[in-house]
Amino acid sequence: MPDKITIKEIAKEAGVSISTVSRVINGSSPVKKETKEKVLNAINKLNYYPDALARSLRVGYTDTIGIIIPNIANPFFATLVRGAEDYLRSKGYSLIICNSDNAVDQEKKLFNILAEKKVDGILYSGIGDHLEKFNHINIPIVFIDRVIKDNRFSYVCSNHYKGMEDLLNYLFETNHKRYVFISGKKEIFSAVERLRAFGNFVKKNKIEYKILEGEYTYESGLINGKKIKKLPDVVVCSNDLIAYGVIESFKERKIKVPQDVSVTGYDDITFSKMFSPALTTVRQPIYEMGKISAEIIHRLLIKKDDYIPVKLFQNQVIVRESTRNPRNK
Amino acid sequence: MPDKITIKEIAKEAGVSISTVSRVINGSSPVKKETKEKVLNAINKLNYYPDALARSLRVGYTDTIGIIIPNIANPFFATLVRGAEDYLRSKGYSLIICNSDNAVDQEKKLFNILAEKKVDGILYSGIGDHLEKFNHINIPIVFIDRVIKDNRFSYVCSNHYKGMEDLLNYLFETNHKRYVFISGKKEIFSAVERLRAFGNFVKKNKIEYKILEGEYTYESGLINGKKIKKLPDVVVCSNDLIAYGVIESFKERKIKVPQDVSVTGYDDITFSKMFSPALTTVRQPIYEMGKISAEIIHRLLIKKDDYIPVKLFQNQVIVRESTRNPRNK
DNA sequence: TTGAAAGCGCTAACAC
DNA sequence: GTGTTAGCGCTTTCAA
Repeated sequence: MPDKITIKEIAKEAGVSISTVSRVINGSSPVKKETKEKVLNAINKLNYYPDALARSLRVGYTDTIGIIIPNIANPFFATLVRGAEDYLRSKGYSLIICNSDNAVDQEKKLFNILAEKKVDGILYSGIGDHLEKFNHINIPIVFIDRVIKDNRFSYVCSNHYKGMEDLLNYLFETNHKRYVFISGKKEIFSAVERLRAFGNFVKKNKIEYKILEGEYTYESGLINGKKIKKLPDVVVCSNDLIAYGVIESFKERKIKVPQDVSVTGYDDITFSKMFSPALTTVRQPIYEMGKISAEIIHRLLIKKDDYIPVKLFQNQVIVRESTRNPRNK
Repeated sequence: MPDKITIKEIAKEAGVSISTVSRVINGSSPVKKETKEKVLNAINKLNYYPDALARSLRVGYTDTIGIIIPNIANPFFATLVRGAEDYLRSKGYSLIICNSDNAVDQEKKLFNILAEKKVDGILYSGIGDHLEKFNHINIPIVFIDRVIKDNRFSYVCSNHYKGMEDLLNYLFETNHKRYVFISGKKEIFSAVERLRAFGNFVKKNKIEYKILEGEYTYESGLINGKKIKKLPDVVVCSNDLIAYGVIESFKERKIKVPQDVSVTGYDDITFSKMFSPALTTVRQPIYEMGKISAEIIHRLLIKKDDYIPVKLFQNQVIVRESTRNPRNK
C-alpha cells in the first residue's frame, strides 16, 4: 500500500478510471450503482480522503475565509469570531484567523498572505483606510464595525453614535451633570463615533466635562482612572474594558461605584454582567454581528445578490449597577 | 492584461522562462542581477503574487496549522490561541481555528476537514480519546491541556493535580474546614485531575465536604451556587468561570464573599484580577502554553528533534480577595 | 455510463 | 545561469 492514497489508487483498487472516482465523490454526474459501490468500498478500504488543495487549484476556490481582527484575546473579537465561525462552518467553510494589533503594516501583510492562500473572502475589522489598496486584491471583503461610504464594499456595523447618544441622554436624565469621557484611539471607527456623540452631547447640554484620551484596554482604564483627581458624576468609558480599569483604580482609592461616582462602558461583553458592580453599558449584538458578516460574505460568494449588502445594528443601553439611580441622588 | 496574473505572465513580461521567475521568487538558486531586476519589475508592474495553493500542491506542505478547541469565546482558549498564533505567524504559518464545543463527533469531523485541507499540523484541545483514530491521519498533533501516556504524541499540559493540591493546602492552612467542590465535566482531563486532587485532599484531612457536578461555565456556577443551602467555609470551583457564577448567585442572596464564605477558581483568566472581589485562583500560563504548543508543532515539522517533545507547566496559587485571610477568622 | 486527457500554477530535476 | 519539462491530485471537457 503506497504511502499516499490518491484518487488513482482508488481507481485501481475499484477497477475504474479516476474520472469515475471523482464522479462518485462529488456526485457530479450519475454513476451506475454497482460501480459506485465498488468505488465506495475501495475508499473505505484504503482510508482515502480527497486532497482539498488539488481540488481548489482546479476549481478555483478554497472554501476558506480569512478574518483579520486586532486581537482574539479581546473577548469582543472572540465572540465575533465565534459568530462568524459558527455560520461559516455550517456552510462548509473554514476560518483562518489573523491578529493585527491594529497595526496597519501588519494588516497589509495579512491581506497579502490571505490573498496568496487564496481565501474566498475576507472579514476585516481593522483600521487601514486606503480603500484603493483593496482593489488589486480581487477578493470579496466585508468590513466589520466600520461604515464604508464607498459603495463597492459590504459592511456590518452598529450604530455607535446613536448608542452613545442614548446612554448619555439616560445619564443626563438621571441627574449626571459632570462628565469625564475616556476615549478610544482615534484610528478606530467606533471610538471616533462614540466620541463624536459625546461632543455633540456637551454642545447641546450645559454640563461640565473633560475628555481623556485612552485606548480600548483595561490598562488604559487603570491609567486614566488614576488621572481623575476631581470626581465627576460619571466616568463615561468608550468600552467595557476601560470601565473595568477605571473601576479598579477607584477601588484602590476607596472610591465607591456607583455611590461616589457612576461609571459606564460600551459593548456589553460577556463579563460585564458578571462584573461587580455589574456594568451599565451599551449592548452591541456581537455574536450576531460576526454571524451576519459571515452570512454576507457567503451571499457575496454564491452571488445571490447583485447589490452590495450592508447591515447596521442598533445598540441598546443596558442599565445595571455601576450607575446611580435617579432616586439615589 | 489577463485577468489572472501567474508566473507565466511574469515570465513573458520579463522575457525569461518561468523557472527563472520561480528562482527569483524563492531565491532557490542564483540568478543574474539584471535578470532578477527584470523579473522584479515585471512582478511589480503586474501586481503579481504567487499562488500558495499551487505551490503547496507541489511542495507538499501548506504552512498552515489547524487548532481544535472547545470554544474561542471562552477567554481561556482565546488567550491560548493568541499565544499559538503569535508564534506561528512569526514562523510563517497561518492558523485555522475550529470550535468543537467538546463534542466528539464534531471533533472527528474537524480532524477530517483539517486533513483534507492538508494542514501541516494540528493543535488539539479536546476530549476525544481514541488515539487509534489519529493513526490513519498522518499529521503531527500536539495535545493541549492533556497528558498523553502514549509516547507517540506530544503534549503541553499544566499540573492541575499539583495546582489544586497547593490551593487546597493553602485553604486548609487558612482555617477552611468545610468545603464544597464544584467539578467540571468528567470527560475533560483537567477537570478529572482537579477533582482527583480534591478526592485525595479530603482523604488526608478531616474535613466536611460536598461535591457538586458542574461544567466549566458561568451558568453552571450560577446554578450550582443556588444549590448550596448550608454555607461551607469555602466553595472550591474547578475554574474561574464557575467561580464568577457562584459569586453572582451569592450576591443575589446577599451572601458576602469572602466575609461569609470564601470562593476560589482555577485558571486565572484575564478577568479574574479585575473581578470584584478579585479572585483567588490558580494560575496557568495560558498564553505561554499556546505559544509552546506552537513551538512544539514547529519543531516536529522541521524535524529538529528525533524525540517527541512534551511540556508540563507548573501552576501557581494566586491569593486575592475572594478568600478569607487567616487573621480574619 | 464511463474513460482519456488537458490543465489549474507551481517547483525541481535535468539538460545545456 | 537559464530553459524545458514532468508532475503534485484533482475536475471537467470531450469522445466513445
